[in-house]
Amino acid sequence: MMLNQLLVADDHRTCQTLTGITLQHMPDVGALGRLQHYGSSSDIWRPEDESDRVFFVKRGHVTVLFADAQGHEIVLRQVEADQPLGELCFCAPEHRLRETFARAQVESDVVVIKHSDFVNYLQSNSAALQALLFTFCTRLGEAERRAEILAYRGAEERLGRLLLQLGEARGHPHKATPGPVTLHIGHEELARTAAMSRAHVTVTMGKLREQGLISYERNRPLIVNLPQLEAYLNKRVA
Amino acid sequence: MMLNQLLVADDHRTCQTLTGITLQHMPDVGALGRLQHYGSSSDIWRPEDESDRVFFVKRGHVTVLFADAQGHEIVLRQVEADQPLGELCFCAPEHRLRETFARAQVESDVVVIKHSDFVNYLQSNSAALQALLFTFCTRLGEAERRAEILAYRGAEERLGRLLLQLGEARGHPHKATPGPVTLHIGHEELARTAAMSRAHVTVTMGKLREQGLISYERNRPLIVNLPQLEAYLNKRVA
DNA sequence: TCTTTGACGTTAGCGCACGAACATCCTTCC
DNA sequence: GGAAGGATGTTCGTGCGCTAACGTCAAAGA
Repeated sequence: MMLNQLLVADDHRTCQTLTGITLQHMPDVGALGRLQHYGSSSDIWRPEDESDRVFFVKRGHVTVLFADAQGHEIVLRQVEADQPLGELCFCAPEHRLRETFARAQVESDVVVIKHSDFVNYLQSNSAALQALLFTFCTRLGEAERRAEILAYRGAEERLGRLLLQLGEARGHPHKATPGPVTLHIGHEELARTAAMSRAHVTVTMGKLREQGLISYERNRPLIVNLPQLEAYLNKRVA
Repeated sequence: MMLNQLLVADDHRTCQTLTGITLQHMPDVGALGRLQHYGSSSDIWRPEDESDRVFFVKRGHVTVLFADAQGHEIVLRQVEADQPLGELCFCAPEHRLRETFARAQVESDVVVIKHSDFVNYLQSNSAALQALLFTFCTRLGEAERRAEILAYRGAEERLGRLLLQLGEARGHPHKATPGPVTLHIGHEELARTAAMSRAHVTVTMGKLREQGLISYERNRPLIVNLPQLEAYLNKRVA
């Protein structure tokens, strides 16, 4: 398939191929890489590991996080099944270290591929190469948006805009009801993602809930009303 | 040139080609894109513009920034001469808006290329394609590090680690003296990059200067002693 | 030389987010 | 059914960073 067919979107038939790289772009396990099992809360890589390999989550859920000097953990990204992981090894595969943690949130199966093997595969598969480029572009956009969110100083702003981003990226829309989406995330993890204390997350979430912008209960999924929340956050300007 | 020759670094002869995409990868202006002049402090794009084109800085210096709801500006990235700009258009070129500002810091000449033209060029130039991939990878790493920095709550930590990143990325090393590097940046811009107030930046910089970790004076370049600063920041853990 | 401009320095008061500690409620496992 | 663990709720004191305002100093232009 030609590159411009994949990347230029004015051809409607190819819209569906405008997607990031997934396990579907890869050959069967065994032909390239090996399958590795990780128990819940086990580390796939640690800060001092070399970034000389790339991963694909076959089953489960992985979190990429950073531990600051005080030991507080900051969630950088969530990686779901079929998604790639550790793609930063393309920057300088020689002697670059990870500097971050990748941790299996639940029991997970992960395909591990050596960087050089992956590069050889990309050489012969231009569709995979373009999909990888798209993945990088998407993740760069998400990372810059994370930076924007963390730049907000107020709790309502920071947490509210984080909920907006999470809702747009990972929220499950309700059937035939545009607006509210469902998220499976607890206050503890929101705190690690927004760089706030868990207690303050609970207080701030309570305020947003009182205003009807979100709804949640103990051990129940979180429902975010995206349009209302966005309008509320933009209204606070005046 | 073959893809694995460029991306695999165990061949020392190709180390120099392990670089991001620059103007040198592109054909002459006129064959692809057009040259546009921007005065100091003029905008190359605004939040409501479509992201349907990619840019290269030919001369000058461009800042990508984000304006929060209160009008405070947050610097996302600095783009120097020869570097690309606006590469996020690869995510969804159709109807995505920029959401950010790109502003010429000084008088700048910028090559403007339509996204579809750029894609066509990449199709016939695999070296440029790989270089673009490398650029994305590098910028993703930088963006995640920006997020880490903004997640720090204390002023000394946030500003100190920002200085470390800036020094490693853009600092000019001193001849035959490893350690100190020179940066050309003022307190005002540091404040916009670290999401702090200018006054607080001045106070915090004063403390770092008293400790001998950095040195600067009015209208003089900033000198950061990278190893000492890093040791200081990591020592504060205990 | 005088003024203007921009960059750095300083202070006071205030609001907010954090840490710590404890309370409440639900779920799961024994 | 009881116990243990996890998740959410609540409060208080403290520290820190923001806003605002003003001061100081050097370079550039008239």
